[in-house]
Amino acid sequence: MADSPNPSSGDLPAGSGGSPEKPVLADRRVAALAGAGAGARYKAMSPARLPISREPCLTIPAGFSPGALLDSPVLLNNFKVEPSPTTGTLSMAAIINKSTHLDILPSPRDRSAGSGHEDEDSRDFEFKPHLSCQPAGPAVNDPNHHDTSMQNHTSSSSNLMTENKSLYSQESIHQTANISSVPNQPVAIVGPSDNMPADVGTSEMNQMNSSENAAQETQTENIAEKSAEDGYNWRKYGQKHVKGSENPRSYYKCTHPNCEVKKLLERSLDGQITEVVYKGIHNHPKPQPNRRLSAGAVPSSQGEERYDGAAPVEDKPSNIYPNLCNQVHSAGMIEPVPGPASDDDGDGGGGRPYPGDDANEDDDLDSKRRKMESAGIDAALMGKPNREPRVVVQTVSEVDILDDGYRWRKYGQKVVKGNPNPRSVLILIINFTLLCLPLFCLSGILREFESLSLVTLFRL
DNA sequence: ATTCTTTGACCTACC
DNA sequence: AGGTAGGTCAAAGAA
Ligand SMILES: [Zn+2]
Repeated sequence: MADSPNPSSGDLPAGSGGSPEKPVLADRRVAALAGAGAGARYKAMSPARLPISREPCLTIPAGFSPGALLDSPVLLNNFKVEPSPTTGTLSMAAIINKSTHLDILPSPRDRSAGSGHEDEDSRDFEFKPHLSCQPAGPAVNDPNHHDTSMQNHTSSSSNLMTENKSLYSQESIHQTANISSVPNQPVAIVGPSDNMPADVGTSEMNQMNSSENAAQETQTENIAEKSAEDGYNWRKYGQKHVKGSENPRSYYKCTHPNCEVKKLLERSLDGQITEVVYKGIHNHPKPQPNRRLSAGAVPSSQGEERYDGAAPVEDKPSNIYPNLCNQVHSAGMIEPVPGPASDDDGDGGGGRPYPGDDANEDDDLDSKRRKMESAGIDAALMGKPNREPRVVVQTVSEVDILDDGYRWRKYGQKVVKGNPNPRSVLILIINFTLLCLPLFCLSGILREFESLSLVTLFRL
């Protein structure tokens, strides 16, 4: 309303600006219709197969490179967190929840997702902690720090991320965006934004936190450029002025044949990347360096991209992102769709290599985003003069990964002796559908989830 | 010729 | 219902 000063593209009534540049445009409308309307199509199909919220987004603040996350062995995904104590432990969890309610739907994925409310949206999540890029820093996350005791909560949600409580516990449920940290820092995401199966090591995340800006400082503008280069090839398919921001947003799509991953890039007038949002997960490995053509970045640089000093992490399947330096925001989840990701290779390493592929992924990103904005997140972030670039990666949530057709809710967390993982954090998840059952029954249905190792145990 | 970018119009969701 | 915003399409142009 009334604002949008200059739409870089799009919607303005043709009459006004009078830029007859492209007179032709006969009705695309027609074409679109004929084609089944592309635009809408994307969203239209996604919804819902799973009751679970799809759209997890991780927002990684500038400086943070997605690549690290991508490669990391651990699962970080789900950010949809509900305000639960357990999760709450994780400070982050709280952050976002604009929509924190997990819908409790008893529904095995088979079921059509007909129930309307399921879509709700995503619980967006944001980490505000400043993540540092250093790979091996003193992990802040001490198992001990976290509450390891079992906590019961009725409304806790399940997010692995939760462990990162180390992040800022202060963050309250409201996502007050805080981009603290380094001003003007160009995005550091150099890494592959390959949103892999979503696993991000919590440990890494924590580390990042701890080290904080250390790495950030070293980053230079080049980084910004690199952030755009994440190892994948992208095709720009649109650009638009976004309301709360001066910066135009560019839309990119992964050029890989069956890959539906999209990337939104916002750059400030001076060329710095202010925000990067990845939607979806690549269902293919990163293209060879020499073949890559980066998208947000300058075409000329083809193939040169090196993922920044971030260390040699890159192509390892185990690492999800090269480094995390700034903030990370996560938002709902994407679809689990195990499907046949039929795609080529797919070797990603462990279990679910490259999800996605079905194009279901994003559907409600919009709404989510809007909500976020309305919530003031973006506004806050953007409003700041020195806003750090953020990177958002929508990944598959843990739920998705563990998707067994049921929805699970975390209701407790504790340290287990003997647990191979240093962190020893167990997340117990119980199927919603079982809630109605007598306790004695429930006890048998616990699902234990070791967040670090992604090991899941079913006690049936 | 091929590939990528630009950009106004279109579409859908949301308010 | 109408308006707005965000996302997408696809013709046209550029490289
Ligand atoms: Zn891809």
